[in-house]
Order: sequence, then C-alpha cells, then structure tokens
Amino acid sequence: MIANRLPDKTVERLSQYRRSLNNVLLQGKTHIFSHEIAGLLHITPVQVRRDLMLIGYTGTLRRGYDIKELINLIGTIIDTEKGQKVAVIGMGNLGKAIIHYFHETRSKLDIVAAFDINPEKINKVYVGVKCYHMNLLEKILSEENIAIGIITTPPEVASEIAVKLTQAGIRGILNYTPKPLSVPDHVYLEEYDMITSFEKVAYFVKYH
Amino acid sequence: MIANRLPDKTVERLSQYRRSLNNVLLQGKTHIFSHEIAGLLHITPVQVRRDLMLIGYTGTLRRGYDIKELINLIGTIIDTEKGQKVAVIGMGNLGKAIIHYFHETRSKLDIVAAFDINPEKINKVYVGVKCYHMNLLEKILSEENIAIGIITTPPEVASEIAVKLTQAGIRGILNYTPKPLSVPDHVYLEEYDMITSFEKVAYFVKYH
DNA sequence: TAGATTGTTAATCGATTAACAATC
DNA sequence: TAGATTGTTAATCGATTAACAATC
Repeated sequence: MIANRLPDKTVERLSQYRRSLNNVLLQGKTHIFSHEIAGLLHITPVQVRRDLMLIGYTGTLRRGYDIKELINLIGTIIDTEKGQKVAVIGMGNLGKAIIHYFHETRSKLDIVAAFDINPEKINKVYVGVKCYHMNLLEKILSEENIAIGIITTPPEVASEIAVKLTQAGIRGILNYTPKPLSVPDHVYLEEYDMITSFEKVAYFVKYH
Repeated sequence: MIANRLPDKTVERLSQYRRSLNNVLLQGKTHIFSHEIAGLLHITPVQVRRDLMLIGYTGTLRRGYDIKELINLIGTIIDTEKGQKVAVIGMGNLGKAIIHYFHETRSKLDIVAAFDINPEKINKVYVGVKCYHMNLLEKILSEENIAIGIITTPPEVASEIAVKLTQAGIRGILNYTPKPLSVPDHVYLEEYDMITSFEKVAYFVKYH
C-alpha cells in the first residue's frame, strides 16, 4: 500500500472524488482534468492534484486522469478486501435515515444489524436490516464480527453504549448524539453534533 | 460586541460549552474550573481557557468561571435577539430527525416550516412543524422571513433548491445531501456528507 | 506560604494555497 | 511552437499546544 496515514481532509475528499467520478463515468467520459474534478466539488484544482499526489496517482498532460483507474485506486485505499460490517444503535428517525442512505449507496460498508429497546421495533426488518433488542448488542457484535458502530440513541445512554461497543471489540464509532464520548486509543472515534452545526450556521449568518 | 469573527472551531466549542454548562447548572453548581469544562468535552483545559479568552470572558483564580454568566455571554455571541427562523426542505427520516432534535433543544433557532413533494405529507404537522408543498417554498420563505434552510432532500434536487433558497433571500444553508453546492458569497454554506463520514471511519479503522 | 489556577504569548502542527519547473 | 496541464516545493494560513508569568 502507498502513502500511509493520509491527512484527514484528504481522506474525506477522496471519498467525494470517488462518488463524483462514478457519476461522470456513467456519462461516458473516460478521462478527466484536475480542474474538472475541482469544479464538481467546488474546490481548487491544486488541491485535487495535491491529494492525488499523496496517493501516488499520476495522470497525463494531454488527457488528465483515467477515471476508472482513479476510482479503483481510491477503492484500494478506503475499502477493505471483504468489506466491513456496521451496526446502527438506535432505530429512530436518524437511524432509519442512515440505513436508508447505505441502502442506496452500494459500498463496501455493510449494515448488518440495528438495535433498539422499543418492543415494537424489535425483530422488524427495515430496508433489509433487522432490528435486535439492545440486550443482544454484545452477543451479535462479537458473533458477526462487526467493526463499526453508529450511535443514534438519545444522548443519555450514549456513554454506556460506547462502553459496550468497546467491550464487544468494535474498532470505530460514529457518534451522532450530542454527548461527547471518550474511548480507548485503539478505537477510532468520530463525532458529529447536529445542534452544534445549526448554531454554527446561526453564528456565521448573524455576522455576515 | 466583543471579538468579532471567532475561529470556526471556537464557535463549535462554544455551542458545546453552553449545552454542557446548562447540564452542570441543573446539578446545582454555580462555578466551574477550566479543567472541569475540559473534562466534559474531552479536550484540554488550555483550549477552554483560550476560547474564553477569545470571547473576552475572565474567571477568578479561586472559583474559576461563573457558569450562569458564561452561559449568558455565549448566548449573546451565538444567538440573535429575536431568534432566527429555520426551514427544513425534505421531510424524510433525516428531516424528521432534525425537527425532533430541535423540539427537544430549546434554542433561539425556530423551525417554522418544512417542505416536501409527497402529497401524503403536505399539510401534516410533525412535532409542531407544518409541511408545505415545495411549490410554496419561495412564497413562505419570503413571507416568514426565514434565515436558514436545511436541505435533506434527495441529492438530485439539492442544487435546484439551493438556487430557490438563495433567490428567496436565505442567509445560511446547511446541506445534508452528498451533492456539493455552490452559493453566492452572501450566503453562508455548511455541508455535511454522511457517506464521507462513514468512509472516513472505515479508512481510519483499516489502518489502525 | 505553597499549590492551584488563570490569561496570554510563542512554538508547533496540519492544511491550503502560491509559485513554478517540466512536458506534451 | 504556444498553451494547457501536471507534479511538487515553498509560503501562508488556521488551529492546537507548550510554556510561563501573575495571582489568590
């Protein structure tokens, strides 16, 4: 594997390049210039070229970058051979929205289970994903060898769930509750707090 | 007003400080030290002190920071006097989740309308928010003087909606679709792409 | 006092952007 | 060729962290 430990922001953009390039491919194009990719994402061509430099991909002066090759290369960087299993904890509107998104985006990430405590939801299947009772969390996580957990529960139980996930051997957590979590070093944690996003927009709107 | 144009990240943390401090206040505490605030968010005390320095708030050596005062100060920075009106465009699971969140968090941001094209949703009220047909978007936005728009539609229509929002005089847009948008300078744009977040976690889990 | 804490400047780290040589 | 493009180094910008004087 090339260039280990890519910058955070580069990884994010690689994910976006790949999706945009897949669209372009459908339109029948085979090659693309850095300024065209930049246009799709509304960033600068230099940034695109620098990112591609970091992953060691080179284009040609006359035709730019080979779209298929680039898509494949990004795949070898982001995806794992066999894909990674994902669980959603909390089957509210947000949990459902996430399951829905995954369903549409064919990716190497596979949501294989959801969890909730509401009896009406247990054992129901939502767009192909079965919902289990929270009691079974550790059991199913270990059995299925699930690598990533997405927390969309009420904030009050977020910490407790993070502990259970960690104990069950999870390797990455995406926390959508506004409760800040802390996890051991070997677990990768990414937090996204909607309220903060709203208030941030409000602030910048105010002083515009 | 103090210290104009705060750093992006400081604004985000101020929002989080405020919510954490509100909790602490309920527990009967009146004062708090920087290392305690830091503990709540799992960041460093220096970072807390630096943020507070930027907004010009000072504590005391013996008692730390006055929680109520600090909450109020953050309010004068982030909130506007009369609050700001918000519209959610796209009444799917994600739109509903957002409306729900707002409902629980009493804030100066007020979701006053939702929009969709599904006839079954039109004119229904979801946790206090009425859903209108997309046709009425410009009309209601102008009439109600809505400042912020949250886009949770399918990505295919995101650009078109951003144009309409802009024309209707919106001042900030939060884009939850994976389609990158571009807006005029006078509109503040914040994008959040879930798929990118998932793939980012997957990448860092892979190379851990 | 000694120890704990604040407020702030300087140093470092990470990410973007500018500048430009090389090439088709 | 001239113009457009790539790949890459150096400069800049933004954010975090280290260091430390001041003070109760």
